[in-house]
Amino acid sequence: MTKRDTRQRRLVLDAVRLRTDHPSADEIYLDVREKDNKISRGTVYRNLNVLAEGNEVTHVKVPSADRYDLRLDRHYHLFCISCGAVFDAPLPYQDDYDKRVEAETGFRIQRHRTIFEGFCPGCLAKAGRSAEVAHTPEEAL
Amino acid sequence: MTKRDTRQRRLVLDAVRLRTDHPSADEIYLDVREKDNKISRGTVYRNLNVLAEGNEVTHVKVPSADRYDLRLDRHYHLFCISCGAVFDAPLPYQDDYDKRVEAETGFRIQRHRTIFEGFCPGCLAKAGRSAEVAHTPEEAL
DNA sequence: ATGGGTGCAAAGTGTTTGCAAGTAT
DNA sequence: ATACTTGCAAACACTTTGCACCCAT
Repeated sequence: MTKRDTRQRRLVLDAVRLRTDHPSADEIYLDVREKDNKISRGTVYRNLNVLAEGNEVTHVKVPSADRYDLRLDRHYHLFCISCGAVFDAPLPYQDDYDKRVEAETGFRIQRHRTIFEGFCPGCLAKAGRSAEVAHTPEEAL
Repeated sequence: MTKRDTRQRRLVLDAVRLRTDHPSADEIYLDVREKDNKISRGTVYRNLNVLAEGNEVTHVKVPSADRYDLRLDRHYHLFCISCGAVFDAPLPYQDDYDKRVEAETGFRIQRHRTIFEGFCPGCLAKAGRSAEVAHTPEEAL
């Protein structure tokens, strides 16, 4: 039950580390595929799970498809509900939240995840350009 | 494009309002099915989406299957990573977070979602009972 | 009457898994 | 030698959708 150092696992880890844009499993698959056109989706998905469990990459849970993050410290994320882009949020992780909730609920808390939802600057610009009449980006998009 | 008041939509809304345990779409489907054994899954899923957009129910996004909440005010959730149960968290929604992130990132933030992950009291009890040797509920479960 | 809503079944999407063969330790 | 890993394809779980008919407005 020891974890092995396989060429495929190494390729997946390197691929995650080469990107700062929170890629999905499938995007990682496509990246790795450039270096090894034999590696299978299953292997990439399996390795991403293994690496996330081993805390070598971070699993970011957002709608539609999960993402992977090279950052290992706990932090929050921003999710663009228009284009799906994910960014790191500039707020510190609130450790005390976990303690407070644990004390008040009887849960044994491991962590919390916070996702900010909204429109990224790029999508706001597009919306502004294509619809002067619209009052919200939602209307324009 | 006006929303209609159909028997099916009413049944779905009522079903959500009768539960405080954050049921999944399929659980709502099963509940509604007791009152109307003809209603289809598609209709329930469609109506849950319509009701969530219209802010008549709240969509809670957790791993595996999304849940629905009768509460309409913004609040955080606890998710048991062992049994999948969802509870409301006893912490106030931080409005200022949205403003701060908006100011610092250029995003237009609509809201944020926070999910606490851990083991619920019930699962902790089970784990404690079935494994005195284990040091963490993870080991025991 | 008319355009949203429904039931049904099929199609999606993203991810996991069973199996036989391969390989790190 | 042992047991973790891989590639492949099939299976999965959850959700959405196309279509013809229906019904609230």
